[in-house]
Amino acid sequence: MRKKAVNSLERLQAVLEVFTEDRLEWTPEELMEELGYSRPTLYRYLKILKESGFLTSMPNTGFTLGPRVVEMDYLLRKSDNLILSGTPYLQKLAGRYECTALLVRWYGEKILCVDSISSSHEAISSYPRGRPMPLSRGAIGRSIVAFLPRRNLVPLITRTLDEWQAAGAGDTVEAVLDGLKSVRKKGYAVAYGEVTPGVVGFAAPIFDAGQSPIASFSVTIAQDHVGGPLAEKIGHEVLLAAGEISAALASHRHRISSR
Amino acid sequence: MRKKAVNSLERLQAVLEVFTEDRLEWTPEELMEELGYSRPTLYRYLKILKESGFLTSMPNTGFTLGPRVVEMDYLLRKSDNLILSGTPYLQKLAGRYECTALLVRWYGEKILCVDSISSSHEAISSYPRGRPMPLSRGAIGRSIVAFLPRRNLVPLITRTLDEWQAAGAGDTVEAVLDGLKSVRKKGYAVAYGEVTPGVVGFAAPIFDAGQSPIASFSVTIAQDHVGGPLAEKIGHEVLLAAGEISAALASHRHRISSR
DNA sequence: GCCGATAATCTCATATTACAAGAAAATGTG
DNA sequence: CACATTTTCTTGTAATATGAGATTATCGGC
Repeated sequence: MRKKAVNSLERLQAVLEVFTEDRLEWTPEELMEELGYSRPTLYRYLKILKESGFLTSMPNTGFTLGPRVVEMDYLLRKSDNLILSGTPYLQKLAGRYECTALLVRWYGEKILCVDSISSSHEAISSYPRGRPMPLSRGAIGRSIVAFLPRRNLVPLITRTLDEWQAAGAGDTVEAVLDGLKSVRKKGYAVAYGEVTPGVVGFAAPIFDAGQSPIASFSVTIAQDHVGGPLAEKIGHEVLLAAGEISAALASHRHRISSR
Repeated sequence: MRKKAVNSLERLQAVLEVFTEDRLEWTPEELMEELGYSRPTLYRYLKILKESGFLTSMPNTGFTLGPRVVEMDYLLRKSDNLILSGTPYLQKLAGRYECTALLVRWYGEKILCVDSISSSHEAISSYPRGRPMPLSRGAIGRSIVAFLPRRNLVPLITRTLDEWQAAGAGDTVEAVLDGLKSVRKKGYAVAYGEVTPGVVGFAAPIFDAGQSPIASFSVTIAQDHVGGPLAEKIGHEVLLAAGEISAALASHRHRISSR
């Protein structure tokens, strides 16, 4: 049984939060056990969530996430300025190289791909849209973390040190911070075969109006496609694209605040 | 200001429900006005929704839907048996004809595309994934409605009669019901240029274990591609696919109930 | 089509917690 | 650095969410 939620909004979220990749389907009985709600309470929640489409169930079946999620995802794709501003650059890079280009958001202590375009054949990405990944894995996370202000960065690394150690980014907080210096210097991060063997990742940070990193623009490409000076060229293009997306986000901000 | 929600779960939904295609971005001030909550209450809600990722905001920007939506959509695609069972048939039909094949769920009084595959070039569908459509538009809605038991069907048509009238499906409830007879007879619905001019839609119902229609399998194809007997052939294939998907759903039910 | 079993909902008294108003803090701006 | 705006924190009060048990609906078997 999990941490008790203190208000009903958190209780609602608690219900939705048990639907994870490890457990996509739940029966009422199982939910009662897991969440610790009484029978009438749980059914009240399920009824509301089902009526609003967040959950569905079929006869003799457990509950799963429902169509409201699909609808909200459609609305998000139409409203998220990161996606709206970034998609043209995904197309551009995917058109120029045989690669997968991604837009990845910083989200809690994780990162999350919110859009990607692939021009590669064997493009069964290990990082599909919507699947959270740890910050410490690969170029994408580093490209964001490296540009956090020190007062946020140090606590974050300290909190998640074991993760960074496991990823081979250094054994102490200082060592991890040291490894991020070169990223800050170049403006983008590179990773050779860190997430997927034989695949190189390039990633540059996208900033919000207040200059804090909120996302990353990334290109992943087969290692044998990027011999010699091409690596630097791609890195530079990724950096440029990320910069232009940041600028686009800032300009949207002005459209809003001046209305 | 909208109808007052009676409990806090409904109030949560009320906040999310104002994010529609017509209005994808809201400021706190606007939300207070629209929802009628006091300032502290609204901010409490926004804080919770933001922390959990349902909403995002950037400095000097209104709120929009957030990354949690993307994550949940990923989980849904992995858990929805309709999608899991139906996707192979989408691929099959899209491979055989130059068309768009869709899986559409019945959802409230609307229908909602939850998956589609297109093999057509000019495939800028007017019916993308996640965008709700009225039940009365086109073959898809009819293919579902036609197979509802009469005790559910009549109230539904009565409730939404104006919609059916606007769609030209008949002026009275009886006339609409009459129009659905042929669908029931053939097992699938056909629409010539109803949603998009020059495009024919074929749609057959998908049933849950209790034999009530819950979704539709559909193929849309350019009108000049389906001369002569081909129309009937496609209709039959759509019907067949829908039947097999229904069977797949039923078999999943048994896997669950016997564990 | 009826019956037994399981699943979902209802009633009601109690206590928790959500609420608004005003004040305080934090944040961003010139 | 000080001002203006936005966001969060207090507090007493009123509302409503909760659980136990009873009741009703639904499903599967015969």
